[in-house]
Amino acid sequence: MSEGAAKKEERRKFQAIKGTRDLLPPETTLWSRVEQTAQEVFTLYGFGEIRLPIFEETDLFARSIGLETDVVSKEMYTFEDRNETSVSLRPEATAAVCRAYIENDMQQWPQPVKLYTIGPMFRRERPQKGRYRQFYQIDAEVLGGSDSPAIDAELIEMVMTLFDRLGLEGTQLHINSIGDKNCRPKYIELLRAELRKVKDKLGPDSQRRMETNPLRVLDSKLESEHEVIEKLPRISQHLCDTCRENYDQVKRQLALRGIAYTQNFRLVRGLDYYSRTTFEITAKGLGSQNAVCGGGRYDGLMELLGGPPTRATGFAIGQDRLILSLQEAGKTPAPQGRDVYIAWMGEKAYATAIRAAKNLRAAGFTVELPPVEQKFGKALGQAVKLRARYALILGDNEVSSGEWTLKTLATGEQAKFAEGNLLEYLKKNL
RNA sequence: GUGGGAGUAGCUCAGCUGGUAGAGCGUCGGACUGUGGCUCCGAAUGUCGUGGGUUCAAAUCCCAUCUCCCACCCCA
Repeated sequence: MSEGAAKKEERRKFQAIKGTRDLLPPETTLWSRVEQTAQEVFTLYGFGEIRLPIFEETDLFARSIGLETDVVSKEMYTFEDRNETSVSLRPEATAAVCRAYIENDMQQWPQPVKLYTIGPMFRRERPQKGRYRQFYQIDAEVLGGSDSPAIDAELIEMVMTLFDRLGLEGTQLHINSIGDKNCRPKYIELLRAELRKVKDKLGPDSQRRMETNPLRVLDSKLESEHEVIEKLPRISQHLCDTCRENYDQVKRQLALRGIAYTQNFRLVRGLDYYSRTTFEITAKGLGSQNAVCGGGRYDGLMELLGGPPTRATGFAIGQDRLILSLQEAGKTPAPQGRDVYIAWMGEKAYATAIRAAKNLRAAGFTVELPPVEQKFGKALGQAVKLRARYALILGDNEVSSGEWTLKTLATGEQAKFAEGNLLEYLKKNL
């Protein structure tokens, strides 16, 4: 390397990996608010938090999500650990939740076990609006117990309640049933057969999917294919009796809860483990990736992972998209202000200022204490820039008289307080 | 993985058909060492995304490459 090149290398600016980003204040206060609200709402429904590893054995994901899916075949961050086992950054949470259920013998707990988890997931896709390589999901799962449609419906009620509390606008619930291992394979063959008949009317993507994953053809975004797709047989006409009964019950349960939904025969989940009820919630302001929540039932998964036969259903909220939608609707929080800015002058006053800051903070007020002495005018200017409500003025006059000056920045009014009375006043007025 | 658009100061951008950089906002300092959002003055920050080519001369033209944005695929 030449000297010039070395110098350049040295000065190289690091930047976040493609598809990852820094979340900064004040945006992060919105993230916290979303997470806190989720915790509150989920707690009301009896869910407990589970914290999971961010990476797992690759095989766990391969088996649960499906070897042939895009997620597993080309989107995982997979690497070899030093002991030569293949591990992967989690592309979703459900598989790990199931692993934890089995590993911790949760079938011994009162059933069903209701868990939620919040955290980053990783998929190596091309980033676009509402899609990142490190993205965040709020995930909830109901494991064990019965496969009562009431459970699916209550789960949906819970997520709708959360969105409602957050003020998410333009939400739309789409539901579908994709059958189970009895009726779905038969339907897929029927669908494939019908697709072959209209093959020449389909684009290259759909022609490929026709063989690999015929259900996905239904979800095609091409206008030109919609007419053909409308005429294809729908799975709702081909569900087995138990699945149809189940689906009807889910709809009835939603109606009982006053939850509006639209049936969407195009809604087919991409992950192998889903069966019967699937749902998706879309929201405003999201560009082409407009699903803010997706979920469904996956009764067979636990057994597939070596656990006892266990009913299960769950959903994942795309937190990035949820927040994007809130921001598009103008729900961006204001930058954090301060209750009190302490404008102090002189060494003697500084000791008093430190004491004042400590006591004010102990009482729960946000306080800015400038670390170095500033000209008085500048201090007040800083107070305004930091959006402080009050300036506490501490100079020689205040220290010698024991009467502190409190200035209300918005009005310019000032008043004197003895040290003890100041807290009283602020408690009443903040 | 495929396609389209864009990269000039911290931010938003100007820079005509080549003559090696500017504005506004913001930041910091001063006017103004006990009274703030105004005003005025001043300063700092750019290898014009990066590398190469054409040219006496490139932010400007050509090629490559990287990054970001949007869309496809797929998914939250």
